[in-house]
Amino acid sequence: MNSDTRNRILMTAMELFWEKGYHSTSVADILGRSQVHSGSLYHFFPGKQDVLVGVLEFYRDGIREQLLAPVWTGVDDPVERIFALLGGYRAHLVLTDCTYGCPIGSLALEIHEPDPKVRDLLAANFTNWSLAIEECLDAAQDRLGADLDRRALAEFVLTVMEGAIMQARTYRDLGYFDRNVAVLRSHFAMLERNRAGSSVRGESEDKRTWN
Amino acid sequence: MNSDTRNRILMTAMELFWEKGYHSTSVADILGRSQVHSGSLYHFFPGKQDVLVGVLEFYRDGIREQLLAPVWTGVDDPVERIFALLGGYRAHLVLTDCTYGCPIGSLALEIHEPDPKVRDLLAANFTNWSLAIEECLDAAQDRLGADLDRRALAEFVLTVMEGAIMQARTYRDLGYFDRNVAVLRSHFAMLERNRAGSSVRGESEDKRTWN
DNA sequence: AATACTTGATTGATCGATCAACCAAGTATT
DNA sequence: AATACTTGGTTGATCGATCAATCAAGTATT
Repeated sequence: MNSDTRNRILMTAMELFWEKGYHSTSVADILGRSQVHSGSLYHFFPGKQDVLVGVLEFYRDGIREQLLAPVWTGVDDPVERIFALLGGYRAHLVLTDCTYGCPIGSLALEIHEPDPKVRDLLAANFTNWSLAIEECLDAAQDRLGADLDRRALAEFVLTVMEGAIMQARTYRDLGYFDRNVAVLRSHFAMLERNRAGSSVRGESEDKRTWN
Repeated sequence: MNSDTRNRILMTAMELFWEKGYHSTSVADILGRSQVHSGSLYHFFPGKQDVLVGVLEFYRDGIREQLLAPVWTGVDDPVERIFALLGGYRAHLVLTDCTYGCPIGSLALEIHEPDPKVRDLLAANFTNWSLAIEECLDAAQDRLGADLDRRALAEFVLTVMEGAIMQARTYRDLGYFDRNVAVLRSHFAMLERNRAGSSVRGESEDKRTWN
């Protein structure tokens, strides 16, 4: 099992999907940049979509080591870890002149009729990401309040990350990212200040607003 | 100038871009569904991308009447208007079995090398949307605090909308939308409670009934 | 008659995918 | 130890479909 070729395909596809998106990346693009021949690619992958599956699996399996570990070394405070992660995305934006896009978020919005396997992998990437945030929130339970809906807030942090990048990228202006993060900061500050009753409890009391 | 054909092209393209995305929609798709012939389309539009420009201009010019007016009739409270708008998106998710995606957000993440004109229109759509939110925040200035960064919070609301839809759509689960909105609710609740110049501690308020 | 619009066949490029042939390193058989 | 056969991978020409776009000839409108 020569996985060198397979890996080269995967890494190249990862690059290209991030640069140009899934649909705008042709199989020929992948072949050209990875110096792999058509038949070899189809030897390892049944089709283009299975390359995407491989890429998404790679992202999913690398969240801890590739994404979190680099930005969390030296950061012990659980809340600061959350904002250190957001800082990591900010660094990507800086390095790419606000061209960076979250690869998962971009794919999630680009793929309109996702194969179940693809959709599950997108969801799994989101889940692992926000679970990592939730662990931080658990560790900061005493400061944020024990009755806080930590799952909801973890998903909210993911939302802010995705939305902040989306806007910064669209406007090509880091200010949009920073302002979004600043509001999230203020949210945490308020949580810490009056932690006794400001949490998100059940949704039942809010539901009447929607209908 | 027969703009019936032009409009039919525009409306059809709008539908298809929303359903399948920009790249996955072929010119032939637009021609087929709109019952327009190839030459007619290229008579009104230099190319496919210019159809996209037309669609984005249509969205931009219709935000007030098409998007806001329907969900704001009967809602006077400025803060409730914000959540009524989010409720409108929730309704779309319900109607589409959590398949709905914000057309602007999806395009913003799908188009990786945007023509300046396209990018400007995406940005203009975001700007008009968050400006409408900002007006609500201005109107609620007394309740939220005068020193609030209302622009930042308006962009934050946009972020939450986009992120909440992204997650609900990826998971095909409305709960992700609701939890995100609930956290935003709690943010507003905390803002109202801790607003500058008010004696929060003196008030004998029931913490659980802020809405 | 001039302009505006429609018709639909047609272009060349590019798309994802297939295929037979080839090859080197095992493994089994004699 | 020599031979036959399998496995896992590579090569690159080639397929039909589809892509966005073109264009000459037509009809309708003014």
